[in-house]
Amino acid sequence: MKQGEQTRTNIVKAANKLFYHQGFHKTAFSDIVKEVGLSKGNITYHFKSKDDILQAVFQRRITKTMNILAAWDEQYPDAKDRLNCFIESLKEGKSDLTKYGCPNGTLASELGKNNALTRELSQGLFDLIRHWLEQQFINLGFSSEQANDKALELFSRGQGICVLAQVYNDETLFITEINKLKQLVK
Amino acid sequence: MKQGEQTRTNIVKAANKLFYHQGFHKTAFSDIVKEVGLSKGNITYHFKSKDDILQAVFQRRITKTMNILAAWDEQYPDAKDRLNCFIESLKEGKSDLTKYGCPNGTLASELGKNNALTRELSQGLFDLIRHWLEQQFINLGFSSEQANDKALELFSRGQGICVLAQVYNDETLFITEINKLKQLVK
DNA sequence: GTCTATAAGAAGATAGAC
DNA sequence: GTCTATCTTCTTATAGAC
Repeated sequence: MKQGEQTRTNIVKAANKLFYHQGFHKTAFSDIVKEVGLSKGNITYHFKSKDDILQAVFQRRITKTMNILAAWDEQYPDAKDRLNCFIESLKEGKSDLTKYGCPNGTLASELGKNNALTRELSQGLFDLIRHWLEQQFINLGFSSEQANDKALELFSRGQGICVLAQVYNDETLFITEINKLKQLVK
Repeated sequence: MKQGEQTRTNIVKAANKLFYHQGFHKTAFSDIVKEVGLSKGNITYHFKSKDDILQAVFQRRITKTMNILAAWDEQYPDAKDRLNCFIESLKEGKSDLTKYGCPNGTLASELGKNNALTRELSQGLFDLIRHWLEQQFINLGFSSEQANDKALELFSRGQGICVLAQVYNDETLFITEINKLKQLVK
């Protein structure tokens, strides 16, 4: 990776972390500067505005998500295994999901309130997971409509659990509720 | 109501609306000034800081929630009717819940990330509903443990549906998923 | 209680040297 | 590509008149 490219990546990684841990509006440009350890001018060279950084953060999350889902597709031939893998991955992330909520869900909640553009960015990210889940249920023999329904339920319940677990800062609650989701895969 | 008391209430109402529609950090003091239609100095007379207003907003939401739950308790002798009333109230709020998400859930997501104080404020608010739901399931004959479990599931699924419906700005999705919650009450 | 005016700092964005 | 320095606007908080 070229130097400029590496710097760009470092900025996006730092911003991604801060947007997750603090939220978008609470994160100042100067916070990103501090986190990434470069000058403000340098960051401005790579991204002309905070909104530009946000766009790049979304793009990064989309790419990362696509890679994870593709890896699962490759690793597990069986749709049931894939869905269980999805659920297990939530359990593995319990610490951060309980501390900060879901990275995508909390960002969507904050930004989607009155901004059509950022809402669409969130939709793109959510669609990746939503339609991947749907596809797995189709593979399990469900109709398109049923699969859509199941995917929505699994997805939304995961989101709700993250909200509750974050409010109560309670990993036990998180695990208990996530375990219930396995029944949807049976 | 005395004049000062009325002004205080108006400020809290305006802030409550803005925190819901825009989020806390995106809402500036000047936004509240504009919304309430009074001078900045007047608002500062009643609340010395934005955090003070936030505290009052939480207090208002707690009081309002307690009043609603108490009214349902009085209106419906049967626990099943109360729970269905809870679910119906979500459906009636579909427009705002889809546009802006759950008022309490989105505020908790935004503020609970790294602030123990505001997390506790959210917990107090969530506890009201959580324990009210729990009590209804106890009234239906469930054990304390089962009732807690059912209440958590109903509550968290409601939260998750709000997140998804907001992201997709989709009232149909919202209603479809909320209707599923009725099965938990049967 | 309500107002105007202003201070002090932080925010995001820009200019130009190296 | 990276830096320092600056600018403008916004944000919060305060002071003091009425």
